[in-house]
Amino acid sequence: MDIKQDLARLNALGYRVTRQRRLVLEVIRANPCLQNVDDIFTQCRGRDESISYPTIYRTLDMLVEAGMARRTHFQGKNWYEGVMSSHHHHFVCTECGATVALAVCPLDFLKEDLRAAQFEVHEHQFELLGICKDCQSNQPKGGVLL
Amino acid sequence: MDIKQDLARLNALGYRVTRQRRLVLEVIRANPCLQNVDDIFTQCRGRDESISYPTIYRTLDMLVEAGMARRTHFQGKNWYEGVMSSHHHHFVCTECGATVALAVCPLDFLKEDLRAAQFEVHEHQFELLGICKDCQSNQPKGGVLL
DNA sequence: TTGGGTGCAAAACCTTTGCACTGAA
DNA sequence: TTCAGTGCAAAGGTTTTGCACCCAA
Repeated sequence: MDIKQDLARLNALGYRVTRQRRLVLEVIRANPCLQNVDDIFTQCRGRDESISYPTIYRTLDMLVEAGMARRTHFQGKNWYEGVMSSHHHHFVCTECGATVALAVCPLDFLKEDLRAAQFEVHEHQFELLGICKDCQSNQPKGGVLL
Repeated sequence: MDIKQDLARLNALGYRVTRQRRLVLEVIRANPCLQNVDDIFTQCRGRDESISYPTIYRTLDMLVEAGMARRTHFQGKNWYEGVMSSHHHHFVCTECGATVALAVCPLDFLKEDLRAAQFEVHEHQFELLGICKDCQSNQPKGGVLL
């Protein structure tokens, strides 16, 4: 669960451990929420003036490949989160951007049906979009839930 | 459930009924599967040489607004389907593009939790991506399931 | 040393917008 | 007649690619 462990695992998988890769990994692990590429880029840029968008994209692809990040797609953008906990999905507030992890994965309810139908599921995405409790009361908050 | 009924309803909602709108409606209703904008455009273009992408996009937006189409987003694209049956989600084969409707919506399993957490859900997306039975046996098929 | 990784610039892709013209009501 | 709707062209936003240079192993 430590960053150093992940870096060692990257190395073991044949990836080189670079300053940029460590940085992206740190950024997505520092936040329990889904973050889009812009957010990740901005945070990385704040700590490394020279890091570029292509590197962010390539690094995130690699982290997904290596099983250290998860990707989902909504609102026309890719969103990423570090793999720090067990698999889960999110409720995303379209007002303040807060994300809250959901307790269950719908796939759990469908496993039998899929096996029966002989589907081979490689990916699934499930996101809920709406307004969180705080934004409903028209008191926009700055912080992040969860 | 008839196209003419939908056109009349569009009219009643204050939308003008144009050749292009009828065409888009016919195309998404002619296919029970999710279709991306490219597919819809190509089919429309085959029957109306002058129809344009902006019109397709604007019409699909309008149909979603009017409750006659549903939109979902995956693989970096918008996907649409006509509203001909009750709400449902899909399994999409990444090999042949076939889509199969799923019997249940995960939201049904979460209603209580969401109410308890006071989430106000406006949208949700749930798609399964993988390989369908036919493609698993390495015999690519041209047709469309469901 | 060396080839995998990076930054830059540009392209690719999907979607939206501005504007003058058209046609449904 | 009139203004919502259309087509065209162009722009916008996100993601990918090509290539020369750099640096982790």
